Amino acid sequence: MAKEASYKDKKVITIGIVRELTGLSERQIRYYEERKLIFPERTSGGSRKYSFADIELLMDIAEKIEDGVQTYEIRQEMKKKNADATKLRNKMIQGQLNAQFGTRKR
Amino acid sequence: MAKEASYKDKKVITIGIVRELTGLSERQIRYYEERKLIFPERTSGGSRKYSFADIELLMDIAEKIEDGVQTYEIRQEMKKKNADATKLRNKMIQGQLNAQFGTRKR
DNA sequence: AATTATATGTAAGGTTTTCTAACATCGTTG
DNA sequence: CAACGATGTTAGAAAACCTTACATATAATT
Repeated sequence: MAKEASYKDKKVITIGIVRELTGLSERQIRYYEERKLIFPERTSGGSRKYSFADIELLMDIAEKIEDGVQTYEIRQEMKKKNADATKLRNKMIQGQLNAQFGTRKR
Repeated sequence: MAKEASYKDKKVITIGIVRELTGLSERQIRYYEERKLIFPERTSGGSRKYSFADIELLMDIAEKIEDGVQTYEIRQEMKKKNADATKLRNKMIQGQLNAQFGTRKR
């Protein structure tokens, strides 16, 4: 169910490094979080921690923003993509179950 | 010649996170640097930045230290391993050149 | 057109994180 | 025992990060 936590997904990068890597301002990075596009973890002291995957996502977001897409729309796209992925995953699991037990959809 | 900079080798992790991930104290992490076992990069302000590869290396180091190996010996092992890898790499390059141009060792 | 929302900058003040240097301790090795 | 090795601790300073608030310039909505 949960994907294996690889280097790519481990949240270990602080916001200053993310700024350097993406070229975005800290203001922008925090704002995209406020708009629910990105979800850093926190240290015990409250500092944000990002993954490489987050950084890639941020760069995608920045590109869309430059193209005039609003954060709200980006959020909708992301929701849809997530929903689709979930649906596909469930379909695949269902397929596995069918193969194993020969259950039938009704 | 230079290996492709993957997630694993990018120096993006600050010392506090390294402490959490390795269980080592910051004192230990800095000391191993002083003993030339590890080579973090620095931010413009002077903070250390480590890679996932560094973290793995630190854990190997810690294990050896626990086994009673001294930092000096670990350093020698590392040097040797590096030298061997370089030698092998050169040998492979030489082989490529021979295959291409039919040069002969003399 | 006026109002509201979006996206970003900037400033202030506070907290967390990191830095270096120094001194202390304790075990090992010569 | 003296020197070295490994680590802890402390202190003070600097860097990095936090939230909140206010400002501004477009863009969307009414």
